[in-house]
Amino acid sequence: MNLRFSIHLNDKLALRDPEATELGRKIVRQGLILMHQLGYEHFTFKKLAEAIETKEASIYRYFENKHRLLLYLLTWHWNLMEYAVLLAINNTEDTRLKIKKVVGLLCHSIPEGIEDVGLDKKALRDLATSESNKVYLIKEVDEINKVQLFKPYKDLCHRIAELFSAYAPQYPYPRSLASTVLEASRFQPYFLEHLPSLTDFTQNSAPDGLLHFLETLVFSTLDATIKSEF
Amino acid sequence: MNLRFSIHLNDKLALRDPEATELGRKIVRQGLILMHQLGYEHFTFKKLAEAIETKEASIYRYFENKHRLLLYLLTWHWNLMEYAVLLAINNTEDTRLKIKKVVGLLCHSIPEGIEDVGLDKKALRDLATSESNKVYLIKEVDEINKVQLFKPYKDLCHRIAELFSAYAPQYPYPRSLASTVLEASRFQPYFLEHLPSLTDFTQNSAPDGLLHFLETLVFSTLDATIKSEF
DNA sequence: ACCGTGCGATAGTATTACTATCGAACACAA
DNA sequence: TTGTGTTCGATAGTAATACTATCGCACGGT
Repeated sequence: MNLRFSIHLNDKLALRDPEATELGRKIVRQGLILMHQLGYEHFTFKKLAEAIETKEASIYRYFENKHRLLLYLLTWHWNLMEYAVLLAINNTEDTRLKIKKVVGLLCHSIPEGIEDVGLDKKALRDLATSESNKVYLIKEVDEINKVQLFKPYKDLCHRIAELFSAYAPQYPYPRSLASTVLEASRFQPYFLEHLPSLTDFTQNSAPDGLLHFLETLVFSTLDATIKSEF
Repeated sequence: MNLRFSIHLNDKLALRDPEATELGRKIVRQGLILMHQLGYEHFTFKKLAEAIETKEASIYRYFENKHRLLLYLLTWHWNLMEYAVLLAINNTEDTRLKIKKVVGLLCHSIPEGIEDVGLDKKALRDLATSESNKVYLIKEVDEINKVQLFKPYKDLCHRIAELFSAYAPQYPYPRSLASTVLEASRFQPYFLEHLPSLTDFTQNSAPDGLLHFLETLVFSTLDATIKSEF
């Protein structure tokens, strides 16, 4: 990933580049807000069109359907996260500290000043929390994967897995641990808000509780591997 | 949970008891097969009606909508899992062994002869793998939770969390660990099949690889707590 | 003055997700 | 046997969703 990651979006994401026009930018920015407000299921292009005072058909010129818009928004989120991860670990020597910083990024909101893409970062994170599974838990997953549309998510996962491998080279499941931690960092806050008995946190203790939970999980697992020599 | 758990389904799940009539049983049994085949999004009551040679309106007499049918099916799955968990730990003394057995249950398919409910257990598990998030990752989550419809899932999670607490009383996040392991036991096989680079398994190594991954995760975390006295 | 692009405007279609009503068939009870 | 209730088939209809297609104007650049 390079510094201007914004220009390397997969061209299958959108029918035309939404960042190139005023309407395109409105679709993406307001689409994020509205999809988060209504939830993916209740979100429609018609409602978005009314919100930004345009027509449904105009939105379809940019995105094939709402699933692609969601994927577009999540791609931004994953790219931003990977960028934040790279920034955090580039000026750090100690691998253990790198991992700590990355887990911190997963638990807290994206630090300000990372790169202003004009998207509401909190909304982006919230959207990822509640809707991101819906981009791949569908029958079309293999087709979409074939044209590389999940690459940003995988890249993020691989970056984290690399750190785990660097810290504990003998550990045999770095990628599974990375994807598990990534998923847990979204699920646990969602559970806390809606199904709190599935967690041990309280509204006050989170996100520090979550941070501690994930750090303990990761380091216990990796350290055990180091000690036992597997 | 008692032995005849089948009779204690929440009455808000269905408009009338589908086990009481021939049509109701067909809706549930064929609904499971068809929803798994088509995926939740492409599944409709109209298609199910054609498959079982009845009318759409007749299905609506049993379930408000397809979301409730999914919830009904998953409730069976969770109840079955909890029952299997209870069976597995009741004739075991050692807490560590209990946990091992339960993790085994999460990774492998439900043992035969547990109780024939007439539902295809493999299909039920596959449905849970790919669709179960969709029952709670929606705007209506709080309403549904209010009428206790997620209780079976929570109960299962709590059973597992209790074991963790029994094994490592000082560990502060037994429920979060349980929900994380529960989710991971579904996500990892799904990733293996569709987005394999998010895992470290191969089609051959799974599900033993998954079992080892989760066991290591759980015991490393709990054992670390015991040693460090937190 | 010409040309392409973006977009508004309108229209139309198939499918989805329901809701309502009616009447035949049957089951059981008086 | 007659009444009563329940199930289910059959039909109809509605509002919303998820698109697709076409036309023509306004604009910015060449």
